[in-house]
Parts: sequence; C-alpha cells; structure tokens
Amino acid sequence: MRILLVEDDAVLGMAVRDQIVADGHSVDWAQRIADAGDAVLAAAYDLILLDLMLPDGRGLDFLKARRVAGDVTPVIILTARDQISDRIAGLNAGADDYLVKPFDLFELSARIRAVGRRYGGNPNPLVRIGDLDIDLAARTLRRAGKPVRLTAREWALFEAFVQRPNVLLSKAQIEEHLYSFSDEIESNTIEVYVGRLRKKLGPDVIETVRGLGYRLGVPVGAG
Amino acid sequence: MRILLVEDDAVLGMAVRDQIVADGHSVDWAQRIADAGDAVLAAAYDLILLDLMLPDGRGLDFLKARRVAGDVTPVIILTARDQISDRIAGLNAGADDYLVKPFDLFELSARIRAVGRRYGGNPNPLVRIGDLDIDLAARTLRRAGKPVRLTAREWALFEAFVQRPNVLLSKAQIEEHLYSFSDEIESNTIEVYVGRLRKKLGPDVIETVRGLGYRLGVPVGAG
DNA sequence: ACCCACCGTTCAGGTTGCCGTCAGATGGAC
DNA sequence: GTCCATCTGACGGCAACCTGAACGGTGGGT
Repeated sequence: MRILLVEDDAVLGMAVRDQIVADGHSVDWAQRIADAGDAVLAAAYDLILLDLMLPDGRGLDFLKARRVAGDVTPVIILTARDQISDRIAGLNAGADDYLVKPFDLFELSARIRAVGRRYGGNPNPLVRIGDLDIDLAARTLRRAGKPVRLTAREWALFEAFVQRPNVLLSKAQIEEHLYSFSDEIESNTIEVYVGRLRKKLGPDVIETVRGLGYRLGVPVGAG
Repeated sequence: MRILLVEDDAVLGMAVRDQIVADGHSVDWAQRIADAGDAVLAAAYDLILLDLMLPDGRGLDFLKARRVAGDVTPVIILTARDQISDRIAGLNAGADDYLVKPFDLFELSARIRAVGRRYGGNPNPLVRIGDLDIDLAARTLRRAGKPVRLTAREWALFEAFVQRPNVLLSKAQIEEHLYSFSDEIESNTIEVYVGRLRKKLGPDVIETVRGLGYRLGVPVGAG
C-alpha cells in the first residue's frame, strides 16, 4: 500500500514513517502542503495521512479541495488533542478517520489497516506463525486454537517481533519499541518479558542470539 | 443506501437531497411528519434525516415514538436551534447524530457515512453469546431466556462490544462510539458502565485488559 | 404545580494485578 | 574451570480499575 504523509513535524514524521514501513507499506513524505497539492501526485496513493498542525487551516483547505476535485483517496487526519473542533471540521471536510496526537503507533497501524480494508478489500490482518493465530488489530491470540491472554507490555513486545519475523532485533531496538519516547530502563526487563512470552507462546517461538538479541522464528516449511 | 428526509424547508431540502444523491444514495422526501409517521414506511429506510424546525417539537415526539415502537433506524437531526437543551433532548430521544443549520453539505456527507459505518456490516442482527440472546435491531436482550432491560447508554456500550466480538476496544474507541460528535467526557464513566453491564449480563462477559481496554469474550467451544 | 422514578455522570475510597527490579541459578563460549 | 550473558522465581509499589453512593436533570404521573 502506498501512503502519502503530509507532515510538518519532523520528529513525529520519522516515527510514523518507521511504523508504516514496518507494517510493510511504502510511504512518501510531503513536508509542505504545496507538494501534496498536486492532485496528479496525490491520486497515485492509496492513503493520505494529513497533519492538521499545518498553519492556518490549510490542511483542511487541501482536504476540501481534493474532495471537490473528486479525489476519493482515503484520508486519515492527525491532530492535537486540544483541537477537537479541527478534528470535527476534518471529518466534515471528508476525512475518513482521525487520530489524536500523541497517539500509539499501534493504533495508527490499526487505523491504516481499517481504512485499507474498507476501501481495498484487503481482508485479513491475520498472521499465522506455527500454531499461533495472531490478530494484531483485535489483539487476539490463539495457541493451537486456544485463546492466550497477553498484558499490555507483552503485546508491545510481541508486536515488535511479529512485525519483523525472522529479523534479529537487538535489545536496544526492542527497548526503543517499548519505551519509544519516554523513560529508559536499567535492568533485564526485556529478558524477563521474553521469558514471560515464551511461557505463554511456547519455548521455540522466540530465539535467543547470544550477544546480539532475539529473533522471531517462522517455520520455513508448512506452518 | 436509502434515506428518508423529513423536512419542511423546501430549499434546504433540495440542496440536501442533491448532495445525498450525489453521494450515491437514494432518497425520499417526506414533507410532513404525518407521512413519516407511518412506521411501516420508515422502517424500510437505512437512515432518517429529521428536521427539528417542524412546529411544536413534533419532530422529537416522532423520534421518541419510533424508538418506543422498536424502530432503530439511525436518525440524524437537523436543526437551526443551537440550544443545548434541544440537542440533549434529541440525543436522549434516540438520535444518532446532530447537525446545526446552516451546515456544510460536506459535513452532512461525512455524518451520513459515519452513521452508515456504525451500523453497516451487520447482516444478521441476531447474536447468541453464552447464555445471552441479543437482537441488535430490536434492542431486545435475554439472559438465560429471561429478558434484561438496558438503558440507552448501556445499549450503546453493549452494541460497541457485540459489533466487534473478541476484539479489544480501547477506552478511546469506546468513547468515540458513545459520544461520537458531542463533547468528550472527563471521568471514569466507561468503567462505571462496564460495571453496570457486568451486573446485568454476568461477570464474565466483558473482559478487562489492564492498560489497553475491554473485550467481549465469546466462548471458543460450544456457544 | 408538585412529586417521584430513572438515567447519566461524577467522585472518593478500596482493591487488584501489572510492571520493573533484583538475586540467584543456568548454561554457552573459550 | 572461568566468565558473562541470559533465564527464572519472587516481590514491592503504584497506577489502573472497581464499586457504592450521591447529585442534577428530565420526564411521567397525579
């Protein structure tokens, strides 16, 4: 899925872009409305992420203009919490969904999938790994058909692995995923949580690479 | 989507109708409440646009009567009176959304889509979960065969869960479902209502996932 | 006009269970 | 065997959650 990100906050933009790419989408980043205003360009995308922090409500004008021009590319609005009126105005202007900053990157993934599903007919966010059935959007997980309950942190960690199967993740990367912009940790918390996940998911799901990190192992043959 | 427009302002009615048709919906236009009062007629529509400019608050009476009669067709209220009391009265009477005239026609389209989204994708309104028999369309509920009576808010909350069984809903999502276009809330209202639902439906129906939200758990085995 | 029942919301206080941490055990690399 | 990274069981603190109660508003009944 090709995504156009219209943003003027560089830091948030990077985080968002990283998450989108991690979900397997491609993304272009338009720092200025003028860039995105090119209808021919924008029409080539499957989804537009629009930041309403842009000055003078030009984001909304952009959105309305696109709708008037008949462009029906789905649009998700990103907006600050204290600008509820903007958000409503955005929906009224034809946005398909919105997210309030600061938002969970997981929630962004869910919304993108939802919009994509609504318009593209991509049905299943379901992942199957071994005897595990995973629905990241619904946060449901079954092991051999039997429901498994994960806590918030366990979900966050598991999510990091599921998004990058077969990729080796260093502890630093995992740490960043769990505690992206807030406090750091100072102990073996990640080891503890990997252990807890193994207890719930089975011992062979997460592989330890001594000295480097961890990796989610996907069986090569038939699952 | 078939839409019934209950209106007495001819000019606005035409504009609205044009916009709706432009959105790909079909619309009928009832100029008098008496016309729409025919429940058999109204029940055939997917959405009702109700103008509260109708004299003597008969629009609200109409709305209430329909709800009492068990008709749950989504209703969007159009009104020029921006008095809060009217708005609250309308929502209390069972309206799903609210628009103050004069409104942007894009706004109307957005609301129509939102309401349609909320009620769409529910071909079979009859649901059985555990010992609960649920009819979302009729808003009737039985627990072990015995009728259970829910208030409006309780229904709204329960509906959010039933529409997405086994899916974890964050408090933000639930809030959005309950208070989509009106003001947000500032306390533990959702927790209180979850508690009330559990008291009426049984303690195991709604599962708490600490830090993430709630989930309606459907038994895996025989339901 | 008055009273009463009910609903939605808020608040305060009690309770729970997750999170992060630590210490000791385990096991691979050399 | 030694070193060191990782594993594991256990624990305290605290935020998230639950619950009973109260309050204002609305509507129905008399």
